[in-house]
Amino acid sequence: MEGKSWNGKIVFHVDMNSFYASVEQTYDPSLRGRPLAIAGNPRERRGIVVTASYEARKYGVKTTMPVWEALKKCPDLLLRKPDFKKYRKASAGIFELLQEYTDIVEPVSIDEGYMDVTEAFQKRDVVELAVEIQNRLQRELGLPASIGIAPCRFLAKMASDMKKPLGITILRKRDLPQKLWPLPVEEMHGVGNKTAEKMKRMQITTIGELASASRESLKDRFGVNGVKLHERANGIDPRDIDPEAANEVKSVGKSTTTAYDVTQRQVLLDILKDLSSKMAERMKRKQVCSSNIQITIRYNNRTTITRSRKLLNPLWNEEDIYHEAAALLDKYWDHHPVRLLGITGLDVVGLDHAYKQLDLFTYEQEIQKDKLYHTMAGLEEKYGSRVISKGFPYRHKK
DNA sequence: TCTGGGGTCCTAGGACCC
DNA sequence: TCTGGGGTCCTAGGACCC
Repeated sequence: MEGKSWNGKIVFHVDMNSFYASVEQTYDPSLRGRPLAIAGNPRERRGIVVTASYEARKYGVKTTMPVWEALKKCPDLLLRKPDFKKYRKASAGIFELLQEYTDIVEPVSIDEGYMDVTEAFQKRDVVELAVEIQNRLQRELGLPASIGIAPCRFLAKMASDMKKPLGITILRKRDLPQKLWPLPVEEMHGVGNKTAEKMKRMQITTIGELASASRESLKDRFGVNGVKLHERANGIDPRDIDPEAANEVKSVGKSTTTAYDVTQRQVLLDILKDLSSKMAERMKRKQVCSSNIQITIRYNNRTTITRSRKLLNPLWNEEDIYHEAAALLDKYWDHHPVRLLGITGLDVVGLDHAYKQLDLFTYEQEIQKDKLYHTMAGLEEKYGSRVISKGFPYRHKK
C-alpha cells in the first residue's frame, strides 16, 4: 500500500456517483435520500432516464429507460430535467480540486477523469490520498465519488467500477486473477454487446478467458482492437494521462429528436436553422471552426444515415452551416418521415490554427480577384470540393 | 407509450494517382 | 484484350462510451 511498493505509474480514476442526480440534490436538499431520476420530457418522446439516484436504482430504474417504464417500477419517482449549466459548473469545481494534487489530470467526460499521481505522491500512502480526495469532494462539493487506484488507466477504470457508491478500490497486477479475471467479459471497458456476443461464440465469457486467449485469434476476429483488449485483460495499457486531451476537440455536433415524425421539408429546414444557430454558438464558445459538415437523419423506423461533405474553407457562422446542412438534406433526404435530425462539424480545428493553415483568407481573396468565384462555386455545388481543389491553380502556388 | 444527445476510434470501399 | 500494385483522400457505417 505504501507508495514505495509500487513500480512505475500510479493512476487514479475518479468517477462521480450518479452525477446529475447528486448535483440536483446539492441544490435541493429535499431531494436527498429520495428516488430521483434526471430525464427528458416523457410527453415529447425524449423522455428517457439519463441518471437515477441510488434510491431509484433499488427499484430497477436504469439509465436509458423510458420515463413511463421507470414510473411503473417506482411510482414515487421524483423527476428533474437535466440542467447542464449546473453540471458544467460542478464539473469545473471537481477538476479544480483534483488539480490541487497534480497537473496531470485528464477529464474524460463531465463526471470522470484520470490523475497520474506518481510524481506528486511518491512519499505518501496512496490510499490515504484517495480517501482525502473522496472526503473533500463530498464535504466541499457535496458530491460522492468512487476512486480506482492502479498502475495503468484501464485497471484504474475497472477498479473505480468495482465499488459504488463511495468506493476506493486498489487493483494491482497481482490482484488480477482474483479481482479482474472472474468478471464476465461484457463488464470490461471497451467490450460492448456486439463484441461480447462474438466472444461468447469463441468460448470467451470472462475477462480471464480473454486474457488467456490467443493473440492471433483475437487479431483475426477483431483487428487491432482485439489485440488491445487482450493486452488490457492482462493489465497492460501504455496510454499516458494527457491533460491536453480534452482541449483537442475533433467534432462538434447538435441533434434533436423531433416531437413528432416530420415529413414537411420546411419543418426540417426550420429545425436545421435552429441547430445551425446553436452549433454556431458552441463553435464560437470553443473558438473552433469546421471544414466538413455532416447531417444525421434518423427515420421513423430508426434507420439512421449520415451524409457529409468536405469543404474548401472552414466555417463557423450560422448562415454557412445552415447553407451546407440544407443542401445535404435536399440532396439526400428520401422523404420518409424523420424522427431525428442532427448537424455535426467534423475536422474541427482551433480558429487561431485555421488562420495560419493554408492562407485561407488570401486564397479566398484571390478567387474574388480573378472573378473565378462564381464558376468555382458553381462547380463545387455540382461536384464537391475535391474537383475544385484539384483544378484550382492557387492551391499549389508558392 | 420504447429506446437522448454528446462524443471517439476503426474499417472498408471507391476514386484517383503514379 | 481483359487488366498490377502501392498509396492517399473521401465517405459511410458500426461499435463503443458517458
